[in-house]
Amino acid sequence: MKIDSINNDIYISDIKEFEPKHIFENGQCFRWYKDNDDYLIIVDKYLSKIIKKDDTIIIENGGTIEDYYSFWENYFDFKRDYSLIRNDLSKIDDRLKIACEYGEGLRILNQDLFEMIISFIISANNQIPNIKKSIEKISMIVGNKIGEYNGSSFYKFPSLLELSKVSINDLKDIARIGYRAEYIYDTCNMLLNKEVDLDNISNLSYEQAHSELCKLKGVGQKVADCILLFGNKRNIAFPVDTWVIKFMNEYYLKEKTTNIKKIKQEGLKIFKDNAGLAQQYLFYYSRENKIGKKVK
DNA sequence: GTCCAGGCCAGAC
DNA sequence: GTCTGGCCTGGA
Repeated sequence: MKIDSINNDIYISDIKEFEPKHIFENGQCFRWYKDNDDYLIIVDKYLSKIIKKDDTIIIENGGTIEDYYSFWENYFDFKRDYSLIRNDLSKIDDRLKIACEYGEGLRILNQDLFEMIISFIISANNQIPNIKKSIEKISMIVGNKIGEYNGSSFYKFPSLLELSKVSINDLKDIARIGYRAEYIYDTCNMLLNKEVDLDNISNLSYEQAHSELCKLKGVGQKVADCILLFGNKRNIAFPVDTWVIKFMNEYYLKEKTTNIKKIKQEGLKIFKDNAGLAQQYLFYYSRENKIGKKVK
């Protein structure tokens, strides 16, 4: 890999294991817009376009080399060797091998913990297009504009302090998140009061961190695991959603069950230290190919 | 009009 | 601790 920056655009050449579609359309990230084959993303202080040309990735408006090392390297998880992990996972069984081949170029983004908490509270019992719209609206209500693209304005995701000032009614009427508005309002208050201390989450064990997050309103097992996997570098977080229930029952469980805890235990047993990534490959493969039957 | 989607909560047992 | 019903909303 070679890093350059020209006119505020970052060029990463000789790159492997980077496929924008697999990265942004696997449900881990909500603030992106597809623009032909490129992805316009809103992250941190950046409004950037991710362009793939052969084995070069261009982060348009991504800043200088310093921005690469202070932000993008961690965000895109560039220090991790995904081909090595795919290779290891492929040895587990053929199903996983196919999923790992299909998902080549998928990466787990290291995103902001608070943004993940709010985003995944909104995600519960919801659909991606709606989730994306709601998150954009919330950012718009708070109003920290970071730039324009094709005549549209884009806004930074709010801080805890900023979001806690937004009323439940605005969350319902403008962001259209229904009953989740109260979860977000309560969660913000709990975080402000340090009933759950976000600054300390990284110091806890996975189990402790998971149970801390579950104290938050609107955060259950699945949401907590998404938060930990995408916002706290926890590779063994194994989010069990309807798709995971489907493929785990179809391929991996001896007895059919919808019990989240049992499915998670089994996932960790099979996939071990890379359970989170295994989940992502299998999830992405199953969903894109509509594989798996409803359980019950 | 009906059903459901990348779950959670509260209440019942 | 485990299970069940109800749930805002938008789209098929």
